[in-house]
Amino acid sequence: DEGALPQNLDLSKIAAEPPRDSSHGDIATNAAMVLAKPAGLNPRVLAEKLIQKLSTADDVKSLAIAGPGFINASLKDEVWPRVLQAVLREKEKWGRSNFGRSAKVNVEYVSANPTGPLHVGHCRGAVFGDALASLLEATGFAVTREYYINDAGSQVDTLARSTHLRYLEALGETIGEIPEGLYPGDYLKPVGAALAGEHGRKYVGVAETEWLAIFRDKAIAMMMDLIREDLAALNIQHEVFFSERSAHDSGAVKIAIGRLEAEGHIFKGKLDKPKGEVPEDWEDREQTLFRATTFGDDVDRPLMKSDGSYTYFASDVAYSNDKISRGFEELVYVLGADHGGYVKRLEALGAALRGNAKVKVVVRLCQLVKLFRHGEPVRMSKRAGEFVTLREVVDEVGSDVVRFMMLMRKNEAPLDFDFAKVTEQSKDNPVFYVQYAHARICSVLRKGAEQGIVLGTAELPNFALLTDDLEIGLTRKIAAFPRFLEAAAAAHEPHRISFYIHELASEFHALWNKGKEAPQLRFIVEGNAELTLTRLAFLSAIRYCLANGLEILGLTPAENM
RNA sequence: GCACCCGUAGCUCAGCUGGAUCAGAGCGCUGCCCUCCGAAGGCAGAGGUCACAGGUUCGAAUCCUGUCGGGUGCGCCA
Repeated sequence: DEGALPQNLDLSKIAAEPPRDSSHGDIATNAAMVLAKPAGLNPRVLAEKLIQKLSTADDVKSLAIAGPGFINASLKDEVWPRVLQAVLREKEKWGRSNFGRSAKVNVEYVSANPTGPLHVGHCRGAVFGDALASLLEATGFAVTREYYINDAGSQVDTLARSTHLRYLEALGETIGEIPEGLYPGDYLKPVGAALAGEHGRKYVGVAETEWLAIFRDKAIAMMMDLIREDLAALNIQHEVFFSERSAHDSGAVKIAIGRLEAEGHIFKGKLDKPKGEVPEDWEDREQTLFRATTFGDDVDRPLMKSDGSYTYFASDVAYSNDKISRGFEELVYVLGADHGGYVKRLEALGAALRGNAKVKVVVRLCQLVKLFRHGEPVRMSKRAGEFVTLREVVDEVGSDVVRFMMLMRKNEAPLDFDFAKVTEQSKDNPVFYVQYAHARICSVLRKGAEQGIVLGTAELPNFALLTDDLEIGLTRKIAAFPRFLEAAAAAHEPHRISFYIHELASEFHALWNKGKEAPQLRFIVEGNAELTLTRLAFLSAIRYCLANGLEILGLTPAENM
């Protein structure tokens, strides 16, 4: 209303979206309530004025004021058939958008140490990161899936020494118990055997300096192969593997720290003694620090150890710098909840290194997964090298089940995973529930084909025939899918898709069962080819939506079960 | 001591970034629905002071502060 509103309004609080309760129309806006105060008008009076402006909009059937001042719009009936036609046109692309405008996003996930196979604890971050990456891709971001290999530092030296023992063993030497502090797992036996095959007895009884680097590199390479296989079993593939060691070798660490120094973010100083548990070998000393507190971190972070070598954090500086230099607008880190202390320092690095570039750091923490079998916790002993591997879990229950269970929860919520329950094939198990819906649809489509009713032939579906509440409800739901994906992507919450497809499946099952009592609602209607064709086309639309949701979560839409 | 995450039905959890019959779903419990497209499914009923106390506003499970309770982390490991 000209002149009635002040100029600089905060429009960000105005929303127009489908209301939760469909009896409130198809689109609702709170505009009148938000603007009431700046306009100096009663919300309902303002709503009246707004309605006059909106009444000429396309596709609007009616407008109404409700409650404290909502404006509810009902859309014309022909909108819904058009939505369904659009779904059939876009097929498996339905819901995908250019929301992200091809902004470059880096998603780093898993990044487990290359010292052994992945264990079950890695599942969640792996699945979450992968699904998030797919979700961002589906909504138009240019995504790079990345894995940071911690192949520098003392850990991989330990790996090399452990491998050397297995090498001796492969050559027939007696090695006895694996000493404390080395990796005891059997998975190093093949590495030892491979090295024995390559080098024979060359590295028996010689100084460590002779073989350490060789054994280390071989072990890392083979462990990474193992990890890649584990991930492949879960339908996960990274595009970039970034080596920590390479950042040291190339001088990137030095350069990155130099950048911080040039900006004045490096200084020499002492840190306060930690308040909680103090490390046994604590000594008060001056060291080279990154002034992370400038950027919101709790403490400044050391870059050099007392022996003059770089700390782990120094590698992080180089890695962050590398990512930023590759032009990513957003750096997503998927970490375990035990890395909560990392969030601020990663954000601080992003802020310190981005210069004038637009870089956002997003850290998502995944809570622990507790394993159960028939309600009993599964015990794991790390010391004995006995842990449940990711592979064991995937082999037992399947990739789809693992993935969906991990994605049925918000990432910050703890998760109980019961082997017995997740392999159950009933509605207790959401994976089968959703896949069952998909398979049922496929079944009807097959049935239709047997009767010679195939989509895409000359006759077009007449979606105006779909008038049942459940049919309209499903159509609305399908129509909301693109917007739903965008919201999930913006919030970095792939689990929302799980709930969406679960609800979609639920509404479909309800419609199916309604057809038992009301034969006219069945999908295949005897003696009515037009209606049958339309219903099958409708089922196709539901199927595309389900399949696309499953696809983004990395699950296979089953046609038979 | 400090920082971060969490607290919603008996249990496991959603709640779309502050919206309206919003207090929800599943499990469990009670009662129904297969001569008919897949019952691996559906319908209905019972069940909660959204940890507690303040605050912000037209409006709070949602945002702010504090308290209580649970989890995780806090330099020379990576």
